[in-house]
Amino acid sequence: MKNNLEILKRCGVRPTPQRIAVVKYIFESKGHPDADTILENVRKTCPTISRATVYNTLNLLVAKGLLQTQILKGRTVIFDPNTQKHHHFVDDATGKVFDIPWDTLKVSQNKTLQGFQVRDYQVIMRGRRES
Amino acid sequence: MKNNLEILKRCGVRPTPQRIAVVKYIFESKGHPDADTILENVRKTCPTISRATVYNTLNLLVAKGLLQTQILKGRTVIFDPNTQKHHHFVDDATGKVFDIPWDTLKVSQNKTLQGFQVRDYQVIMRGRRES
DNA sequence: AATAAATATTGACAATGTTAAAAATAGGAT
DNA sequence: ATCCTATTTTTAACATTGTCAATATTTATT
Repeated sequence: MKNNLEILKRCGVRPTPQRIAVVKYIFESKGHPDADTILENVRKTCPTISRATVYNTLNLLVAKGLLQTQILKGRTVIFDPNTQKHHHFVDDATGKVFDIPWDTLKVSQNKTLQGFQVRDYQVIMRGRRES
Repeated sequence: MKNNLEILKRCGVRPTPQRIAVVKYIFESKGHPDADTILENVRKTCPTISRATVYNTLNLLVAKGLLQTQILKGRTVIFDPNTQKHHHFVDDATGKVFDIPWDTLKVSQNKTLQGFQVRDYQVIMRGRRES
């Protein structure tokens, strides 16, 4: 496990206790938490942290490229510490999000997409998670 | 252009003026409007319609399978009158959403997806719309 | 017309996120 | 160490998007 403090320093963000706590939770939970889940959990170790600070920190981390955002369940933003290319699977029953490795799927073009310059893409799958 | 009134009758929904106005806007605009855009535009011909009625109608149409919802730009739900399988392209600059015909792309599996029973999937592309 | 059922409206509420202003904190110069 | 400044955090208000319950209205049935 890499030092969370280092992560912040390396991208030129002052490593305040609040920020360290947020980073620690996100990078150690390895899930796809939304802002409220992050707030709740970070408050266990840093009880005074405010809603606004959590949002500020998350948006900062996104701007620095340490997190990606996704909207996959309902209308709430989730924060994804996996910044490598990957696809997603959303469980119908629970809404839980799973990362699908990039090389699991291959997307090929049958017909040319005239007039569209694709910068990025992903496959979003939905269904039942078994077992 | 199919009769909007018929659309409602055929799926057993009483065709009130409000519902007709909503259906008319969505199926004739052929875009991917969000609820507020729909509300604004429907009010041009049906000025008394309320926010709640628009939402009620939209949710009803979704339940009847006449519309699909997508969340592709920001956190707002858009309503898509195209209920056939298709992919989406989102323009980075404008946020405008384009339908991509299903057979334009082919998604194949390199590795088996153990433990995931896929009910549905789509490719979401982002980039620049040219010309 | 009288009644019952379905629908529309209003206004309050909830969830998620942003913002501005004040308070707290840290870093640097002296 | 102390003061000054810039950054960060907090608080509280606000914005957006959507839902809900109560009331009013319209429609259908008799």
